[in-house]
Amino acid sequence: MPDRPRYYLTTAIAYANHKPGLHTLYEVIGADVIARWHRLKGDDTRFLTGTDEHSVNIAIRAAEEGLEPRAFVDARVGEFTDAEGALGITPDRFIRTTDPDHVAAAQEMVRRAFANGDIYLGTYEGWYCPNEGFKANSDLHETAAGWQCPNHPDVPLQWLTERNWFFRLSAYQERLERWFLDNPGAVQPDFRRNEMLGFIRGGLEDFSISRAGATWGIPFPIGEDGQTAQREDGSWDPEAGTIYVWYDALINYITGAGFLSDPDAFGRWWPADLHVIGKDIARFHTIFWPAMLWSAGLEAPRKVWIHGFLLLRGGERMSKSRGNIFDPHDMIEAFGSDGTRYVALREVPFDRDAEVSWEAFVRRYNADLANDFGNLVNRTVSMAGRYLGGERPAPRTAPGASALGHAWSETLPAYAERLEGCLLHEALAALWDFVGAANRFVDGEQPWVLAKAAKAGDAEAAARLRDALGDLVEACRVVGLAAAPFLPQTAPRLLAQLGHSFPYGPDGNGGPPILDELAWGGRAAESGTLGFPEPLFPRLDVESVEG
RNA sequence: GGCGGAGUAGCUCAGUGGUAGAGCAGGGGACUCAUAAGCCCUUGGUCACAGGUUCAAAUCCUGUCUCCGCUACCA
Repeated sequence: MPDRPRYYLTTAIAYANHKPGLHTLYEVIGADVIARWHRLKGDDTRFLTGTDEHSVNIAIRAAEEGLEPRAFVDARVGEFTDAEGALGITPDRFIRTTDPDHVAAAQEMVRRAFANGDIYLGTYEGWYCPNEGFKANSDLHETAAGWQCPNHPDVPLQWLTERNWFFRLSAYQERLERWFLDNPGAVQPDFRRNEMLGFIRGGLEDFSISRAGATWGIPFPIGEDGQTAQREDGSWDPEAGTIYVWYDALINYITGAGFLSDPDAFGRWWPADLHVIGKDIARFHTIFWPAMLWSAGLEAPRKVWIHGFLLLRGGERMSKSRGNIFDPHDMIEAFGSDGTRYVALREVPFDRDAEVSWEAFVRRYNADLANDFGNLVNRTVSMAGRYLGGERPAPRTAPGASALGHAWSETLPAYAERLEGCLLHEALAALWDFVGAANRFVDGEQPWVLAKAAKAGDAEAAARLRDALGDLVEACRVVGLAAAPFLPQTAPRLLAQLGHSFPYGPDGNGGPPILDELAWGGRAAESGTLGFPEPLFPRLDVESVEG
């Protein structure tokens, strides 16, 4: 079997403390589109999503609900996988930081850093909220009475010191800066890259990677004496503490590639081609993570893409704690799974923040999906069926013969380039420019006029009618197929209406290279029977749709 | 405070020296294949403000105002 290009991409793992909102799933939808695109291209693709389940905060939340941490996160994980399923997300593995192979991987990474001399015992100092643990100054309020925890203003903060293991991040400052300079595409978009570069140049401090008191976490594998913290019965010495969540969470990306558990797989999948993450965790992924990998003798990821946030009107940040989230289930009910995927990725540029609103989503759905694209397919299938019978008309494929074919030859490369460059909103814009061209083509050709003339015996009109409708059917085919990563449920239904098959599996695997399929006239030689024109995206009445 | 970015039509944005643009929203029209969709036309802007350079500035320079991002251990 010839080697296919491989493509390994991940999302950030979701913090399993609340049920997921659209602002969390947004990133997963975008990454799923990229994963599907690579599968459709024929790349050997591995896509990882999952949940981050350790930390003191999780244990506190669980206690608030009267649950053991494990039972608490199990429930959260179920909500997350349900939401992913409802949105057509297709991870090749849904990883949990409580998975046994991940626990082993994180502990091995600590051992490797220790063996490399990058971990040492030190003292961590900071404000400590008895209810939440150590807090950064930026998370606290300074009042006349001193510093306060915003969540527990009545509980006095304590200045505590804790004996912790530290990771020697400072040792990697020069190598990190060189990595940024030598690989300008590794951290993107550019303005995020510049921010991270500035942070590096400002000087890097070592950071603590263990938590002494915490019990809900991965046991720290090394004791203060430098020996293993594992006891003869296999249990871990609680005195060694647990691994700080970031030295746990990031490692999921290599666990999911087979680190430790499957060295052959790991050799094939690592380094990852793409980590898709939010701007709030850019530093961990572009600075801490490469250094952690290098310390263990592994390669840094090839690319980290940093997206923005969904904001409410006025720029207010959406967050679980404020409760001002879009519930994905409400959106799926209104727009369907594909409609939700589309409006989220079209309304929010994948490289920056955007304000979103229910009204804007409805407008976008109606304008792009119902009116422009859905109606194009509907009028095309309807006319072709009525004027030409059930046989699918063939497009004009001779060079220069079809204006739409020519337009497509410019649309496709632009679409692919933007998609592979993570500019998903611009990829859709390119595709929809072509949809507009197809709608204008209909009005220019006026097939209904040609049909009357043909019926009256005008052979020239009959030929022109057949050609125009052939081009239009082909335009619908290539757009529907190209949009399949965004609209995975719609694509097969659309192609069926056109009398074409959709030669890919539910996750996009197993078919011919999509770039071959997307050539204008790529299936022109095949005959087919048109299906019934059924609206793909029913228009929504703005008044009747509740947010 | 430091570094970086932004301020252009009601909204979202493109436009880095040569007569202000797109999409959406609003208004009008012709058509009728279609999901009252599509198509055509159109209203709408002292390009944040003030200076400066230039034959010419949204664009280059200086200053001011406003907003935003980053400025390390919640994740």
